[in-house]
Amino acid sequence: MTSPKPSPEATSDPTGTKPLRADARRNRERILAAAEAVFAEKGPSASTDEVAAHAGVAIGTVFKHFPTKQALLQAIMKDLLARLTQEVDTLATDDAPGEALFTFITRMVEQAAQKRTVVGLLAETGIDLQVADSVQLLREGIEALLTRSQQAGTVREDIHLDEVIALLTGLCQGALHAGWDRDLQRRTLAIVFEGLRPFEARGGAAGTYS
Amino acid sequence: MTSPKPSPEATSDPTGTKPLRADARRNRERILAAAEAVFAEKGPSASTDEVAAHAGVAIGTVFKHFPTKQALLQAIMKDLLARLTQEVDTLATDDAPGEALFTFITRMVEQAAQKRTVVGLLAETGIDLQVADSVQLLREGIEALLTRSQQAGTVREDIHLDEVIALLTGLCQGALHAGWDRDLQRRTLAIVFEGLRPFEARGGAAGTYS
Amino acid sequence: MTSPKPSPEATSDPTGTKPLRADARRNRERILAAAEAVFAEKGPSASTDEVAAHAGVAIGTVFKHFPTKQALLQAIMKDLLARLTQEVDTLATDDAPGEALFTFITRMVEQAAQKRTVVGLLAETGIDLQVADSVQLLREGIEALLTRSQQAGTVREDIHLDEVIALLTGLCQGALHAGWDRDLQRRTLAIVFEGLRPFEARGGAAGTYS
Amino acid sequence: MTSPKPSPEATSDPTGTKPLRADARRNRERILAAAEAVFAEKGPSASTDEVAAHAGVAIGTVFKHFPTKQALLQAIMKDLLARLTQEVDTLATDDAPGEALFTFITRMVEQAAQKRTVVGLLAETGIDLQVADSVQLLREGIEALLTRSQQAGTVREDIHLDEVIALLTGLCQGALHAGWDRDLQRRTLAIVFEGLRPFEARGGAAGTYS
DNA sequence: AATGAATGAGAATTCATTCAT
DNA sequence: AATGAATGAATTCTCATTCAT
Repeated sequence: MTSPKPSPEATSDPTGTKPLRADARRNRERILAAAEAVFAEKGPSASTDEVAAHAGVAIGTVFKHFPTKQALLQAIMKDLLARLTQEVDTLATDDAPGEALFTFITRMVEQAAQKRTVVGLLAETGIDLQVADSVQLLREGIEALLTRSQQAGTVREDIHLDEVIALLTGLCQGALHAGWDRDLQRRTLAIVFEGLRPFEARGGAAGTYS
Repeated sequence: MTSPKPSPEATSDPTGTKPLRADARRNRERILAAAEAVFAEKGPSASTDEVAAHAGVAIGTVFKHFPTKQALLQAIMKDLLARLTQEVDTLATDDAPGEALFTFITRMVEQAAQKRTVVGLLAETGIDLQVADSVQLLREGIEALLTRSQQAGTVREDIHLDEVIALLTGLCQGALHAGWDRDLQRRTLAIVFEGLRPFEARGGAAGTYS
Repeated sequence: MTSPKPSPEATSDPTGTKPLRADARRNRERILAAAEAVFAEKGPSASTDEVAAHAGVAIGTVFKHFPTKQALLQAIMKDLLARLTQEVDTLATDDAPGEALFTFITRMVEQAAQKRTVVGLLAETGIDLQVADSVQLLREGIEALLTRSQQAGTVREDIHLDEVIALLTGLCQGALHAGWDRDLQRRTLAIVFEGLRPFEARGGAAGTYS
Repeated sequence: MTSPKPSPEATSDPTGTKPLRADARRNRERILAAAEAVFAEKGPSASTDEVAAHAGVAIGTVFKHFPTKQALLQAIMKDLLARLTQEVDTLATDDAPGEALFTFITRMVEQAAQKRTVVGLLAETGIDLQVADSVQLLREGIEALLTRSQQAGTVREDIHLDEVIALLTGLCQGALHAGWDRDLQRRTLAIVFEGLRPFEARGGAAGTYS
């Protein structure tokens, strides 16, 4: 429904199996939402039973939609990655090209502190197979942000996408597990942003370190 | 104290519970080593059975030495933290005060890429209970490194211990889960180090970014 | 869906948790019956596995219905106490008010010789928690019998409920563990009944001692 | 090997295997005492380890003296039965022949309230095999008390040993598990004693019922 | 004889997954 | 399609018993 373009489904599997019945689709959504909530709170070792209860469906229904727990976890990942990609794309069209990357990183770290999911899943599940293409999309979005920042002169030219993602991942993990408070998070990010800026741009707004 | 092998007991706690019999101590070491290896590979949810098998002892022996799985995990943590603290202290007496902190961070991140343990444990177990003081010791060691770096002028004065540890944690987590290769790791750290340096010291040896 | 039979559920708790599905109810009954049998024979330390096997279900099913072993034991207790209370109430409306108490005691002791359960459970479990009110109901039933016997003049006026229950408990325990035969049981009870009667009623039918 | 007297050891096994070394005998006693204490407090399911700790010896030593846990339990039983027999015999030579049986029963019930052992063991272990002869000795002692009471006219002539023991067992079990207080115990016993007395002796001192 | 470390068969409990209703 | 009961392998932990020191 929400797919803006029918798209000859070769690109990235738009859930692509079959047009589900209305109630089935509704259940699918509820299960996904419940799973995200439950796993966010209790970590990926929470039981599928609990997810079912939280979604208000029977356990069988969960397994009907997601034949294994792995599949459910991956679905959450995809979902999340898609949302992040969307957010990246939105930021890319913003009017502050020099700050978009910094903003994105900041937002992700903020969310990580609340959601075990993204990070926790990456940890447990690895980035195996199925989600690879979703990840790729996100990478491309981030790359666009990086390029624009470099063109705007707020990020050094010699920095590659890989490092940015490495930093992003690490910072999210750290924020997640160590439970950084707002202030610590801000100061930590400021250091990293400082490291990303070229000499002449040091002390820029996003990197203000007090 | 660069002695390579001053005592075979550098590994675990000299918190004198009781002088174990020779064979008991040997088994204790083997179990700890096995546990570290197994948990490093499979994460902390690996079964105690597997640890026992890897150590070549019966399951009962593992539980005799470490009465709960938690206890085993904590023992590994303590062990590891003790080793890190030792390393910090060694670095602190080195002749390159300006680089000691950078060196330490680099080494930790290198190890994290191999050992799921440190980081994985911190994630699952939290820093509860018994390990709290071990953690404190490590913090103090790192603080000393930080102070010396600041006195040597290689780290900005306005940076606090908390940010350094936050960065350290995040970087370790990232290196661990994402499996950074050598080169990526070096470049990522370089960015962070660059962010830590004062203006006038930028482009220093440890932060060389190619 | 209107149940054609009055109610096949006289056995367990009508404390409306939820109307179980037909097969679930059937299994619940089978498990309860199996548990009663197994614990009766081997005492409450018999394994839950054995109960499952005896009931012809998988171990998981037992734990689905009774989430801990304690819960299973308590369910048996409640069940049994309910049955006894019912029996007490029935006897109370009998036409031989003077003998009802004696009859009840005799029956309980007879059953005890077959069922380790009642008594064994009271021993191991204590009368903790949930069963307390079931016990209370039984006490009240027995008190009614006692009062009626006293009014009928077959039990001394100065005897209290506590002693009756103490005797009942002791006799059941004795019958249970020592495996009294029919005759020994009769003679032993006769002595106790004799002790309960007032002077003028000695040698009554129930107390005939040969 | 060096057994000084082969001794026709048929009567009742006076611990009869071999003359133990002095320290060994001492350990044996300590273990027995510890076992009695531990099992009295925690019931017969207490671990052998705990017994060893309480006795201040190593676990191996316990198994050296008592090759199985069963054997240890039986040894306690024998010990206890021997002590009871001794007590019976002492009472039998007392100057109050009419009350000796009542006194003995009263004492046993009192002790039962404190010691899980006697009764608990009888329950778990059954009276299998090994202790049979010890039991027989006690039976004979009690029979003597019964006979003397009957000759003194305080117990009915038509009462047999079996009923007395049945009552004794039941009362002990009851006292043990139900935790009777002093007063309840007295009133309960009074009822039973009343049932044992002949018509003409009712209301005797031991049976005073208030 | 004593020690106490090691053994390994259970025991209770959980949970992903299947399948009859 | 949905339900939810049943399954049974896996996991943590205990404890009687054995055996090298």
